[in-house]
Amino acid sequence: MPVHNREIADKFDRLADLLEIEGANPFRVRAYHNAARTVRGYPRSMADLLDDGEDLSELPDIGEDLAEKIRKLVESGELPLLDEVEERTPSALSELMKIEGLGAKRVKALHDALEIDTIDDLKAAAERGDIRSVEGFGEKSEEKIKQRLEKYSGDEKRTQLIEAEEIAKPLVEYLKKAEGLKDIAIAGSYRRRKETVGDLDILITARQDADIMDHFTDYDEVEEIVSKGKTRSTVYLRSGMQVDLRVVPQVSFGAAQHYFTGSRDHNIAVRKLGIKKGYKVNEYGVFKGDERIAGKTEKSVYGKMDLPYIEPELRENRGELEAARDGKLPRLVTLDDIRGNLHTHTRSTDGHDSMEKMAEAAIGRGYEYLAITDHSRRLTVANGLDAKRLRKQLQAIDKYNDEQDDIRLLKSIEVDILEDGKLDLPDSVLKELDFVLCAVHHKFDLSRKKQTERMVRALDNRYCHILAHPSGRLINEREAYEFDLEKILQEAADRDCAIELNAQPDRLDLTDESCKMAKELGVKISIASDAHSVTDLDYMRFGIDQARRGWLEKGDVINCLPLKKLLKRFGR
DNA sequence: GCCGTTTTCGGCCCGACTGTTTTCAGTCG
Repeated sequence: MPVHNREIADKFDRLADLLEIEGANPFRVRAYHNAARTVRGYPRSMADLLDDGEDLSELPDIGEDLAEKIRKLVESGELPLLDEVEERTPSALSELMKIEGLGAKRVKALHDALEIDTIDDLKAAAERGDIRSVEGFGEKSEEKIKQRLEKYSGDEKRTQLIEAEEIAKPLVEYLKKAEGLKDIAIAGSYRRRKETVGDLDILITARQDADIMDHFTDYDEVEEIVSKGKTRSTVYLRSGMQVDLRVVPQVSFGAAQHYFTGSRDHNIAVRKLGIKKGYKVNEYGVFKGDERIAGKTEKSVYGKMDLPYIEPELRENRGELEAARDGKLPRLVTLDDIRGNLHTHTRSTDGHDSMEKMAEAAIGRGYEYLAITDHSRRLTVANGLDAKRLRKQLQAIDKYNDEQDDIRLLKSIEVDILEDGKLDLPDSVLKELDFVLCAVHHKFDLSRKKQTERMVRALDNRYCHILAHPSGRLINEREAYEFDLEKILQEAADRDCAIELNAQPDRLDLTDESCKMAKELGVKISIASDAHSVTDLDYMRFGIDQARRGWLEKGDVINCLPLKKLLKRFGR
């Protein structure tokens, strides 16, 4: 069983926490956290990189020492330094640091004074009222800790973007009613359109005398006020979402937008650029000495760095600053570029609406074409189609196409990839279709090698035009199955088979980084809603968000092609 | 522990809020 990047990252994070509790050099602590971030977010596994003979010390924030530690972790699963530290300092102390308000210093104080090592120890001490007696703590701290422990579950999940929207929109509408408000914007990962959102960052400019903060904390969804100041307040909503509100002067709005949109890594990189030019960059602007030389707009901030405006979706420090400097920023795909949808279901299998209803809805969205891709027979739970029922559907599609000119329905199927890599319907049936969408829906637990071979075999079928939701992951619910994504992308590129970016908000499969990898390998992408109802067609916009985060341009996306060119691509 | 179109040593992003203090450390983003 290969060691996952996540496991390596978790170990580094835990080591960093324990070292911090021990009072180690804070920069050394940060180095381990930084390395953890690099490893956790890296699109390829460390094990793969080592297999390919890559030099891990080339990765950002990984030097000679950590490259060696990773190598050892991959080979033996061991991190001797962590074992050594855990001999001295109880491992569970790092978990205590997850309780809001408890950092390394205070965790150490509790450990030293009350021998608190675990969450349960902390609970008991809080119940007994012992915590207030520890130096640096008081009644309020003890009360806060009690409250936090009640909510603490151990695995804090990030909120899917679509759910975050449902929380953010009414809140913003409410805030807009505040007396004296001028500008309002949501920043953070929400604005970067990341697939999940940790908390909401809302930015406001207002008249000096406005009581924005009171208005904010009066919102009836507010469950708890964490902090409340003149320029910054933090609350928890009943949904569990944390919201940070910041009020900045209008001359700083752009700088603040930039600062609070992040990402953290992007900001640090921009600030370093600023330092090189002799500037200081913070949320109030770009400063030369005491003089503010930019900051009213984000464009002005980038301008002082001699850079063009960079779209929020790109701000992850994944090469966007270098691309901007070299004039090579991508012209990101937009919702308006989309000409049709290549993955939808109807009532014939597990969809909720009829083919005609789906077609009408697609016309309403201005699409030129819509593919009907119901499931194949293997997927019995979805009442998958056999050859006979599929042919009946094909006749209905032909009839529909004959009777109107508003849209072209494409004949297709989401055919199951069987365990041995064969497709669930014979070629003699598949050849009657405009194109074929292939997908894995069962046997997720094959070995990495077998799963990869299975998928390559599917790609070998001359009728496999698009590989749907390639990883099978469900956000917060199911990990991707084990397979070699890079190999699949490479094989797809060789066969000119497209890969789907499934736009369902809980799939978003490919990930942003995988999109970027696909693009670099020359694979074309189909952004598809996988709609099971008329309203699901609107998931397309989440696919666009993800595609933009993956640097995709119109030319990378096959459903930006007009119908004729698309059909030519499919050999029709 | 990482990193370098000024550096292989000496830096490492920086400001707001809270609680427990008597002027600030700790925490967070």
